[in-house]
Amino acid sequence: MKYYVTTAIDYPNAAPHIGHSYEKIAADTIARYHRLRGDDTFFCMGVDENSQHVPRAADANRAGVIEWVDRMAAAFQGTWAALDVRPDRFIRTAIDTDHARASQELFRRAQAGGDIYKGTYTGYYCHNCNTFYEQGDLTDGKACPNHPTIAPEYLEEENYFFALSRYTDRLIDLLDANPDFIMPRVWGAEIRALLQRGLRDFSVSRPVKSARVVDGKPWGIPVPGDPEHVLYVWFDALTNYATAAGLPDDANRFADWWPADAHVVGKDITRFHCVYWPAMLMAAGLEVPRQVAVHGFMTLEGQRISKTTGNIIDPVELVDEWGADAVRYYLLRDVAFDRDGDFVRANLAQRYVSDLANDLGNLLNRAVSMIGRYRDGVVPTATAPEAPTDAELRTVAEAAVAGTTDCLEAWDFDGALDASWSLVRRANQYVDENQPWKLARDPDADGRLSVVLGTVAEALRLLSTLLAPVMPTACAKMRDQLGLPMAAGGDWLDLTWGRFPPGTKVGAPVPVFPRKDLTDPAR
RNA sequence: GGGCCCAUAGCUCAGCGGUGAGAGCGACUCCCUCAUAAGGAGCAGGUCGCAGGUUCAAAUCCUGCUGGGCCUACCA
Repeated sequence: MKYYVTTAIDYPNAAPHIGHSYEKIAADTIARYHRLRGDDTFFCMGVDENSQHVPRAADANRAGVIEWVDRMAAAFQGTWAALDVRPDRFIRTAIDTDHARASQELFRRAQAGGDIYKGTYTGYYCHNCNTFYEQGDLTDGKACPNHPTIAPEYLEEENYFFALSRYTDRLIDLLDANPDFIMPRVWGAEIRALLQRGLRDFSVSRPVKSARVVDGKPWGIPVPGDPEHVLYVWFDALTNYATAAGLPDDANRFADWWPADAHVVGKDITRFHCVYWPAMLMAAGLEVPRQVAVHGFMTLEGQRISKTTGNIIDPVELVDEWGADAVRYYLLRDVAFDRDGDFVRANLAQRYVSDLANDLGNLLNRAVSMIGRYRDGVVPTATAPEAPTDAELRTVAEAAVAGTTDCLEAWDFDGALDASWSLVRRANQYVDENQPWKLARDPDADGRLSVVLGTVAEALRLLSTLLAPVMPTACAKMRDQLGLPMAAGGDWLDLTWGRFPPGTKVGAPVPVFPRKDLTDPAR
């Protein structure tokens, strides 16, 4: 099986903040999950550089346009790397020449199919906002919504249009035939309502004369066969998903990887991914993506994240303080995918201490310590019959595997982690119930001690795979201490109880999530 | 204006017609000592937003109200 997943590409107007991070972490987690399942997995991210806003951002920062996009691309990629988000391809829409070819190819195909035509775009342009508005957007029909004293200029532009209106029925059919096309389903209802109101064509180019000139060329991707126009957002941005799959240069690769299995996007761009993009692909005679996964937005300490109010957090700073695994865990555990969530630093600290250090980290630590102390570091293989308490832990483990899997398939990350944690908690209870430290003092309990320690180790083995999509580095450390190789492709399909390799030797017990002294004045 | 979602223990949420309303976290009490001053057990008596209605029976269905959020198309 192949699995191709993408995130939205971000505007490189400013460095990324935690608001951008949730989506990337979620997509990366899904990509890692599919790799563990043994799927041939491809994960694409990128930046959306072609917008005319980007040269303006460069100006505002007194940078050359190319210098600016280079710097921003490095900042984005650096942030994702710090969060252990590892795309296979990072598209830069203004720099990558294969992307320009893909965008033009998609346009040509749609044009050849008769769905591109020249028309006149009319709108009201506010020179202060550098933005077009429609009449209905204007205050009292004449003033700019952001500048009440300014009347935007009425403009007409000759643009290319895409005949979206022809696709209404086919899009409704698409939703009917694929109830999971839009996840979660509440968004499917929104889109359906939109479709039933009927669709309007949209413009897909802008005149070259209004484009910023960079290095002697207009900023943007030229419209094929018409140097007077550059492509406008839809064909120069959404197309990145097809570029990464090989369009148009590598037909074999494209045949293998297209369509995308999932586009992960924020709720603000649902419409573009669930309506515009599938219609564009239909027009070009290409398959539509299998699924669009829509996540909510994040607030920061109860407030909207906004550059202007300054309440932004640099994810790299968080990673420096807590580690990528903890940040990933916190976001996916505390922010439900399908709703808006609130990032609260105190809650991150709480999750770190309670869930990661005390529950999971300490479980590993006490298990590895006891195996080292009582069994010379060799993980015992159970030979004695299974006692009721052993069977109960096994049952919980099997339920945790099933629950974690089901939830990940449904983009329910907090549910997945909750399911895994049911095993963490049960394993800690199991240790207390069986008191291996007492068994170790009882010469007659030697066999029983082996069973208990082997059972705990087995629970940890499963956890080190179950949690690996969310916390790759921590799980690698867990497995190292357990004497196991790093989780590898296909391991997810092998999450069967009782397969701890015989004779495995554990490593030294080192806290994976070191406790932090939160009252340390040095902090 | 039209459409949609949410409001359950201090906090985050599950339950979505039927035994006495649940989980995790926090607080408190107790137990243990293998472990990262970690772990386990007990304990919370919450008008299930408000007001009506349907039903043998409602947090769970219907109506209205209040509060919060979202969609209603070319900034992405």
